[in-house]
Amino acid sequence: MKLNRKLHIPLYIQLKDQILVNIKSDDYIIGDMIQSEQELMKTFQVGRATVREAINELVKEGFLEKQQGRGTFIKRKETSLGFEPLLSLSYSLKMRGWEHKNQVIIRKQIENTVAETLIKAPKIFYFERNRTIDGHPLGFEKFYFQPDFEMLVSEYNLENSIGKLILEILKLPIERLIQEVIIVKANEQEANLLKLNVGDDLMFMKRWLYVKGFEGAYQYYEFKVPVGVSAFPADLL
Amino acid sequence: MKLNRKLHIPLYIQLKDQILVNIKSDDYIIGDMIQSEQELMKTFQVGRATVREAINELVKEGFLEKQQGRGTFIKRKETSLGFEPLLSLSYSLKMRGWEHKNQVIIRKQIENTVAETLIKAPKIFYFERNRTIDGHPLGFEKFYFQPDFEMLVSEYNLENSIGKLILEILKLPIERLIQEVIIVKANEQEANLLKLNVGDDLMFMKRWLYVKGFEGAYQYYEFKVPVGVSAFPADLL
DNA sequence: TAGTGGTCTAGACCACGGC
DNA sequence: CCGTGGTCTAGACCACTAC
Repeated sequence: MKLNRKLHIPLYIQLKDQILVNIKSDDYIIGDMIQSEQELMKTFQVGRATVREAINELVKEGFLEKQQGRGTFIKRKETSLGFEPLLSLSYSLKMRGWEHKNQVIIRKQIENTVAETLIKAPKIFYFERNRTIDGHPLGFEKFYFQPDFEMLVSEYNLENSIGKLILEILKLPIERLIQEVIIVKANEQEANLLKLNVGDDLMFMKRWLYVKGFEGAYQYYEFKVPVGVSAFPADLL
Repeated sequence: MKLNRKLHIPLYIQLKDQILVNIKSDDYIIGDMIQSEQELMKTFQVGRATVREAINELVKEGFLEKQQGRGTFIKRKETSLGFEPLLSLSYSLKMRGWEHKNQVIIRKQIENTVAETLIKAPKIFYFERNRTIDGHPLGFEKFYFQPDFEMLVSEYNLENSIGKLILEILKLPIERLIQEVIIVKANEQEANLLKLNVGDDLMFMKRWLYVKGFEGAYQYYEFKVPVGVSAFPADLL
């Protein structure tokens, strides 16, 4: 297989398109390993930098996933515009190249006494998470779910992306999503948790998720994050 | 200036952090050009691949912007979590490495007869845009603004990012944002515009933006996009 | 024309994962 | 141990921008 060096299209773009054709063919399924960098170099008669450039583009676009010491794997065959950017902060952060951690601090069934959830069930599955980047507090979240959700996720680590869980693993059929963001002032507890001063601005996000087959909301979500929080505090550099 | 080669921290990460320190110092302001790749190679005694890796990371994270033939420029000194991912589809698409175009098809003042806008003004500034990726229809948008907005943006090309305009250029003080997404079926007109079949699923997003000093909404926004629209249609490959 | 970033090669050694 | 991707070098030529 050869690429056209007379074209003024960069080799790594041509190679990227070739790889894309391959991974979209029926011969491959999601999770399959693609050719190694060495093999691609031989197959297409190009240098390693070219191969890596092509692969990195496809990783950035979500088609491939690299694992050091193992190989490069097909992550998805079609990239679609969906709920990901709306539902997953992890997704948005990852897109910016930021790694972060979520720590679950509370997890339990509670009585449904929180009217704002709009969930129609006597009991609710509830958990709270702290989010950090490089150990610095980013914000904290409260999740309220239909009680059946606890069963669905019994084997899932709730410190991972909940957006990914809902969209990619459970593939819940979302019918409706409502999101509200307002600016509020930090109270004492919030100021402590997020290492701010009382009265500092917080972005307060509320989200209601409606899933097919459920009356009322399926999930209610709250997230508070300082406005303009720096992901790379000067003292880390 | 030298980097520590005994550390097990990659050189390009060390270099990236060094550049970041420089960017954030008071000697530089946003828009300034940083050292060229050649200069960085000399200054830090590293190869070009290392320099480019470091710079690419910072571009991905939004700190720098490269311009072929000119240089590399400071885009921002602090990266913050804000409304960008919520307000700007362009932003999300760019983060995925996708380039796209917005075409304004209607632009005019209209009577405020659309109750859903929640804008309190007798007249409204209105425009519609078609969004495409590689010439393929992605979705279309309707914008309703407080009439004063038309004056503010008289010199701005409305085919560029409206989210960027609101957040970075006008710096409108957002107080509240409400967003609703539902799944609807495409009607005939929508099917034609988006090259779909009547009855296909559409994501229908509505957004209300409240800005300090304005009673009622400042902006109302509608966006319809096919669910699972492929950004890289097979026939392009 | 000079200087910038964009692309590309051929090579090297390292770190990680699985056998 | 071997094969994978991760990092890095020293060079080359091209494409674009500004003067």
